[in-house]
Amino acid sequence: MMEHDHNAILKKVRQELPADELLSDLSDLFKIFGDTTRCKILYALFESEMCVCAIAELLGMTQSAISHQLRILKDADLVGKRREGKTIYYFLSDDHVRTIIAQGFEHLIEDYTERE
Amino acid sequence: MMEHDHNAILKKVRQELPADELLSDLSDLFKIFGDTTRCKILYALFESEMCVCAIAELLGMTQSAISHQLRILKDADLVGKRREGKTIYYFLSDDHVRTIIAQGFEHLIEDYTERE
DNA sequence: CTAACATATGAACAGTCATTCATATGAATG
DNA sequence: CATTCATATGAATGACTGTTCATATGTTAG
Repeated sequence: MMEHDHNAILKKVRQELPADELLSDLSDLFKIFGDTTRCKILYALFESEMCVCAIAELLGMTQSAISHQLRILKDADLVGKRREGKTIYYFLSDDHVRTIIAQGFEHLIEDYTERE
Repeated sequence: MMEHDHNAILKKVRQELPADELLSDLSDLFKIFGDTTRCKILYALFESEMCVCAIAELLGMTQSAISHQLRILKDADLVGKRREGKTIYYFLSDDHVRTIIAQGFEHLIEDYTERE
């Protein structure tokens, strides 16, 4: 294996390839979007901030499961939280989340329409 | 749990929430980006099409490992391939891939600059 | 201070997934 | 047509991850 020559291409690509750490952070970010529950939560928060138990009811899932996922989203700074008495409201932290998901959707939709 | 009232919000969000299947497809798409190896491959293909063994050498990984990942990327229509004799060249299938990754990077970079 | 509610968290389990190893396919060359 | 090179693939394995269960933390009301 690897007997024919492609050193020219390798050299060029190596120059442009971002650092390992950055690419690792990037895939970590996408990893977060790569779960249905988390996508649903994020999408729900598009519309309005929500407390944990409302999200749980919306998705038909345990409060615990939602809490665990919210923690992941919070650690990644994708959502923020705000306390109001006993309840804690979560919200999208910035608009990049919207753009990233919107872009993903655009890709999907193009796929769907191409199939027809 | 779930004793206080948030029916109004739930009703509103339920209307706007995309179908389960679509959200599932969306997270499946992001799942593909959520792996360092695949991110690296995609990023490498930004620059130029590449054959399997060149990618393997670039990333310092087994040809087999790369082949497996390329299959996943191909199944998701994120890359295409082209045969030229014994070697097979892979390339990005469309520009959405670029945009999605670029958007992810933008989010990361904003995070980095905010920290200073 | 105690009871009730809202959320968080740790441990455990089950399912998923990326890599490796061995091997198979497929193309070109002599 | 046998050998070599380029790639593909199936099975196995180890690591990771999402959910559940039990329980802890923190807040408000009485």
